[in-house]
Amino acid sequence: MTGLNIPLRLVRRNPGLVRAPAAAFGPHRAGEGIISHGIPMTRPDFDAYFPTRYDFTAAEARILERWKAKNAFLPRGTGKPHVIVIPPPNVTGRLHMGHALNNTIQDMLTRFHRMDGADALWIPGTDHAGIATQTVVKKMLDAEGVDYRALGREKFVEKVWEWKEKFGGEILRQLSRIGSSCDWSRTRFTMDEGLSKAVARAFKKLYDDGLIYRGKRIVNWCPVDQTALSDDEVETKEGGEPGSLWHIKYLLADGGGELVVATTRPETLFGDVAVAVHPDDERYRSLVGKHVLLPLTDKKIPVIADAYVDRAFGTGCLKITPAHDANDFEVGARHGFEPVEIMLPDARMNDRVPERFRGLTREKCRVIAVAELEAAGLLVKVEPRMTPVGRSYRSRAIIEYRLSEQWFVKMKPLCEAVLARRSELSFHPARWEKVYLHWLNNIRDWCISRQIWWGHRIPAWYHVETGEILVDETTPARVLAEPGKWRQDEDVLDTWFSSGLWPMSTLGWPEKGADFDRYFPTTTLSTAKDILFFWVARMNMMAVHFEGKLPYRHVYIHPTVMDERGETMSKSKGNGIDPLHIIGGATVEDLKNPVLDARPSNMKEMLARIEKNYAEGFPGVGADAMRWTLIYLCSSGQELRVGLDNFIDLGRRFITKLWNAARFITVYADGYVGGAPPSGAAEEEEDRWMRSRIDEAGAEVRRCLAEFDFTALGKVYYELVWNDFCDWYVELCKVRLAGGDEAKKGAALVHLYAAFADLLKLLHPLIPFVTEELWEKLGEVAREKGLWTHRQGDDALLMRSAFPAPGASLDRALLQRFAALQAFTGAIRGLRTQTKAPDRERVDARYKAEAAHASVVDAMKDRILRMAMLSSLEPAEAKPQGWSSAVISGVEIYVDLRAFRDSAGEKKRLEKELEAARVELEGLEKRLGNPGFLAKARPEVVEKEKARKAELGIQIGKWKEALAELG
RNA sequence: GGGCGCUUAGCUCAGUGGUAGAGCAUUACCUUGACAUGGUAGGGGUCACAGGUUCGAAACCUGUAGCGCCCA
Repeated sequence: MTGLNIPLRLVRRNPGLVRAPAAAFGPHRAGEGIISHGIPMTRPDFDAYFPTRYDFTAAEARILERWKAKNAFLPRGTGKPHVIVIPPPNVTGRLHMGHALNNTIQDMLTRFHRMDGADALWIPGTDHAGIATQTVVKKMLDAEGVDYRALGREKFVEKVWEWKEKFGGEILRQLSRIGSSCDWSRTRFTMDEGLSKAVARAFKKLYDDGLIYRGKRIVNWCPVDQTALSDDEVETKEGGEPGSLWHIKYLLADGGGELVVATTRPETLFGDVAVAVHPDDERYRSLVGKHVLLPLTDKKIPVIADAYVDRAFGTGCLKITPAHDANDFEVGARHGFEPVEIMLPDARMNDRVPERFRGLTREKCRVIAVAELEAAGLLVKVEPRMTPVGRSYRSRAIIEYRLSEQWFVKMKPLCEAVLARRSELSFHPARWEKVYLHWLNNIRDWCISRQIWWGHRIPAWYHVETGEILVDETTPARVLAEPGKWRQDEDVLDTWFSSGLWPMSTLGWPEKGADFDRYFPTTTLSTAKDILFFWVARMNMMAVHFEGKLPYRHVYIHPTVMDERGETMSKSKGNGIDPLHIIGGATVEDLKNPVLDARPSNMKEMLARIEKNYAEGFPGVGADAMRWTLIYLCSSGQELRVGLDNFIDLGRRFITKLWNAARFITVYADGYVGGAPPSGAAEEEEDRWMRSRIDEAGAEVRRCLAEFDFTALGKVYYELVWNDFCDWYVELCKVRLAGGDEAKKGAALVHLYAAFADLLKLLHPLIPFVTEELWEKLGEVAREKGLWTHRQGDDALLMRSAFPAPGASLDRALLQRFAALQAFTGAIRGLRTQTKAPDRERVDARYKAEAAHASVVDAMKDRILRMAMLSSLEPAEAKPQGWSSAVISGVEIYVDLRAFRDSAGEKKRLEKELEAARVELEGLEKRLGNPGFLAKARPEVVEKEKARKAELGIQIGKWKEALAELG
């Protein structure tokens, strides 16, 4: 119905009603455009000045410039510090949806606290990402025909720096484009001089404290990148990957039979040092101590007993390959075997295997070994089986287990120190603390050396003759004195080692200084769950060890962004959504390319879907709409599902609605000719109500941001803007705007502007661009007309103006009165729709209520008349014959819809309602008849139920009457 | 195997003890109207299942099933 959108006789687009020449409307309007029906407009081309859609493309670039020109992102230096250090994105990285979400959150928090008077600092930067960056540059050199090894370490590192200078800042530029209000002057990089110093200091100190050691261990080895990886950098697919279990005969050396060994890795048999059985295994007890012939070789190896063996696995006989399996390494060590390494760093076979296998890849070696075993009659059977397979999270290559000399951090003491401070850290959502604690309590030492060139070189020197080790922050004097006698460790540190120092090093640690004193520890860390261990826990350890405090008070873990079908977005699936496409738009080719690159199994289907839904490409919705969508969908669950459509349906729609609300005010302000209203312009009840709602919502926004409750935040904003401001306040204001009284009109505009300005402030942290744009744009007309009274004293930039303080305008009684108005109006609208009364038809209404309620209705009468499209609303003693009725919290409403009634339809509806009411009443009676309920339930609950019962009773009576009338 | 979660309307998800909500989708009606990217009103749910605690359970406890993530 049009009850909410009453014609205001303001014509814009109807070609039949052309604008009259300006001269026709009197001399004071000379040169100005006029719109028909006597509403003059100051701007002759209003539609061009304020189109119905927001052009974010031009606005976002312009606003970004304005913010930067005014240094609006710098901390103000006074007030309570609010500090966030960005989780440094990989310097080779491109913005993905996870970044977009996480940085929207950080920006929102930063912008809110900045507006609220805090000394808000958000430090940006990037991570040197050792393996990833080295790979990128290696590939680039490959393409140029340059072998990086031939180039040598020094030259290669130079090349990486060149690459970084040229391309490395891309992701930060992308972050800037989504509105991130980082203090860009403090941008840091983990390989910067200061941050490198921090790494050296930390290494030296941990070494001196006995928390870093060097040892020969089995490590996870990536044969592609040829480096060790920490346990966390190895990923195993749930349920394993398709593989086989080979059952192989190992003949007893004395010719007295055989053992059958089951293995998933037959190619490693050349590294076997023994066959193990369980000591209690009756089947094999007699064989322990005997020797078997290692197949395909001329070696003999012993049969040993070890409780590690799982009797139920395979045949219960386990080949022991200490150099290529961490568990076998332990078993081998227990029995005093020397490990036999059989592979080169790239996982090809070395010269400890029979000649014909040397130089083969492990995969090829497996094929040939199996074939030879079969030919020799030693292969009993092959069982297909899901096998646990570790893969490098960087290269995706299958991990090899390799025995090598590596540096480790002793984790236990560091964990304990962090655990002792668990009460000083809050996780949001809180359940992540359990995950974090579980990990801290089950941790193993951290392998920190990496056999690559790009990174912080380990500050350790070895004496070439004595093997003595020196560790220092810079090259030690003894090394300088005798450079020929010493060589520095070739390895670099795990990138996470420097990331672990990030909140400290970005603020000047170890030198410290003013920034460190003022801003450390920081306030909040917002990050993804997959780096809770990699990064968060390690930052905590470093800060506690070096500074005796945790590096932040709050850790917020955001949900993982998934595609619309609930799958993680990844390059290899081709299902990622590029934030820049969302912001700026994409052609259909842009959308298809990631799928074509990935070539997933459902490629055809995905391409067809894109063709079908986005034949014209994706339109692009701007940064604000993207931010809005992500936060609106951001639940406390661990997933956030989003598809392209959401950005249009949720984000763009909301931004457009807000834009048009501003346009509405501007349309009337532009046509306003009453001159500046006096200060304290007459306030109507709806003005006070709107202020009250803004106040209430503002407090909610504060709560949501303080508690990281983004689910609720989206709803708070949505209801305030859409339901309260647009659906009710704007509609109620139309009475004054459409009337001929310029004073009332001026007053309404002043209050509309004031309310809208507060909306903009409340919304700014989430949708900074459009709010800043509207702040500016609204001011233009408002200032011309002298209607911008509320803005005095505010900063010229919205982003630097003050966030509304809560409490001043909250009037709960008024909010209740309005709720009654809304319920009353809703009841009448419902009756109208049910009887199919035409929307434009005004009808008569009566009501019956106790004095208290009646006075509310009376006070709201004009508003109800308007919002429910009534021609009259008066008290009555009883329902006039034939009228429709409804009951709302003790008030009976009668509406004259006789002209529109559809008796059959109404009868059906009433019967249905009656039945539902009977069921509810039955439940209520049962409850109220229960002595336990009356005795134990809280009194207000009992009262509520009694009231409901009474109301329901009346309602049922009314419906019965109505039914009787219908016959 | 261990840990952490999830299961609520067609879809995506809110909902911390008082009897079921939002957005989208859907149905009907409504364009001189700030916005049809709009408005109004409907329809739609045994809250996975089974026990228990309680006057009262979607919510708390126990178990079962299914799904997801992390660790080994």
